[in-house]
Amino acid sequence: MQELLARAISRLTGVENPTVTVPDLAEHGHFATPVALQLAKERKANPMGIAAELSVSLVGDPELEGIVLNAEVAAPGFVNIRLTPQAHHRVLQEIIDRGQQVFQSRLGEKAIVEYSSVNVAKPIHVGHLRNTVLGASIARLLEATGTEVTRWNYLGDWGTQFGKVVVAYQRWGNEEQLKADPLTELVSLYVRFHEEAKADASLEDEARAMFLRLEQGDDEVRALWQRFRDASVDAAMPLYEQLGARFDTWDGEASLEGDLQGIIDELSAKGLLEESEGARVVKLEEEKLPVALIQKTDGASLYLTRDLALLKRRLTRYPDHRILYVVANEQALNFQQLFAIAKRLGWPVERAVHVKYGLVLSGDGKKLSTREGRVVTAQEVLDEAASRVADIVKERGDDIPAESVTAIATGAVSYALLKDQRTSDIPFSWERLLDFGGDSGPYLQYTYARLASLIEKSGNVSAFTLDPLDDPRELELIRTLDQYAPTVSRAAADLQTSHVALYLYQLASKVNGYYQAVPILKDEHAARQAARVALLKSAQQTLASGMQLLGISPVERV
RNA sequence: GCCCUCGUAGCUCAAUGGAUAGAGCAGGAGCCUUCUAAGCUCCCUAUAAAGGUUCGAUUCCUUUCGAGGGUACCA
Repeated sequence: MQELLARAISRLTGVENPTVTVPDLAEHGHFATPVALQLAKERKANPMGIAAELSVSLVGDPELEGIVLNAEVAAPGFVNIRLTPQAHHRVLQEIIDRGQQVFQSRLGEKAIVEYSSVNVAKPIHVGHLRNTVLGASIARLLEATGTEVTRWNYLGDWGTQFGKVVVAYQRWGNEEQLKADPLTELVSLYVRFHEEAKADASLEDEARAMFLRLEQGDDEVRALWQRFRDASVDAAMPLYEQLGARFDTWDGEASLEGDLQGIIDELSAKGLLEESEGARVVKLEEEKLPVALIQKTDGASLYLTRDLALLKRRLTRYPDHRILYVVANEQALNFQQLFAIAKRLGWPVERAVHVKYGLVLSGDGKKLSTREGRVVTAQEVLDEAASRVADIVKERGDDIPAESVTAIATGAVSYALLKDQRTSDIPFSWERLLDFGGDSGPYLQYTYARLASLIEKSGNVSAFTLDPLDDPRELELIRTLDQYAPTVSRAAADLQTSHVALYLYQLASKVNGYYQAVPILKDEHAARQAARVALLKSAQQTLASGMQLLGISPVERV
């Protein structure tokens, strides 16, 4: 409807993409446009006059016959538009017939979405949980709007950290433990390394030397690397399954080993590489960025070196893809440097974008640290959520399948991580993640299940007409359903899951308000009852569709 | 110092440059012999500061203050 009005206003005023808003106040109509205010200046005319003109032509427009009920002018120059019930019925009928049609605005586009990117031999903590949930959802949003997506888990399976784990393993490793519970053992080795390194600084040098051995192809170290990597990936799989995250590629940092010399050579050939303090760097003074370290004094590579190689590989092998890096805000500088160097090398780097998001901080507002040994793991969060959901179900004396408990719990955590604007830091709190009331995942599940139950009880109504729908709440609900497609499009364009979350909450809230106030199955008019059920069926499907975009599996009963 | 985020109600967050800044939690008052009370209805409280651009600024620009992160051999 909004789109239709925008086109008409554009045709009538000559403004290209006229602003059409959904006003907060009911007395401001169903839709409003401030175009008259915008036009007043360039036409040097009174905005009220322009608004009056527009309102007359909207009401009299033959193409809007039967659609626009009225168009009122409001100071200082708004035009407030109300649509007829028939226009609403038409929109709902369309949604019923064809389902929610999200604009394929990005049809034919392709994108790589790099997300999750867990580190081998490190715990998957709540920060990774945010990344994974966010990346998976962004990938779905893009697909929903027509983009072909390649999901890429860029494993952190290389670097000095690996040297640390190997050193720790050789000194204090427990073979039994490693076999029984590989990840836990690897993580405790990593933590122990940092504890011991506080007293003995030479351990850090030893770790760097160990990584260099790995990079130079030492067989023994290589075998350990493979073993640790496999164990870490295996350990992550159940989590990915639970979150509905999947990947087309698992190529990690190690896979770039063979490309690194080429990058060094290319930088050299372009005269960008300089010696500094025994290391090799690229100076980025023009870009006003700090010096970028490309190769360490001992010749080993760095994260940035490998990122350059990765970018080059992607630009070459995926010549028509956008490249989205779903990576935390703390790495902003790294990406600025990466893109700056790539630009200097003449690579088509405008296809790449750092989709940054805020950190999950510890309860006291500081960064979570694996090194300090105390982080909350992703699985702990999900397990705790499941146990809390199970408690609530039990308290109510209910009994629902275990899969439903898991779905509600996982959905609660996902929603909590996706409803905020992604750039904000979020302090970790159980309260936030295990929020089961109000603006939450379980609220959506509850609403969905309520509708499912109601629709099931209504039996199958085959023939119906939407004409009886005339309650303002019903018409408002229809307009909300109509907003689904543009909301998803906007979310995909902005790479913001929060738009979808906010929409779903509002939809659910309106559904619940309607449900409470208006009898459905108890409606004495059979025809109106059928129309109401049809409306709610549509709401249920829309809810389900949006929930799935956020990685929440709707359950029929809560 | 410089760079990246951010600063809105007691707390956690919303608001494609639009009208009277919305929610949730917490607090207070109601609603289950009626379609799922994880629900519904009502009440209470806010844009860090100062300039600028604009018909209109929470949003854009500048400065100040405050928080978190980053700032060459971690990722």
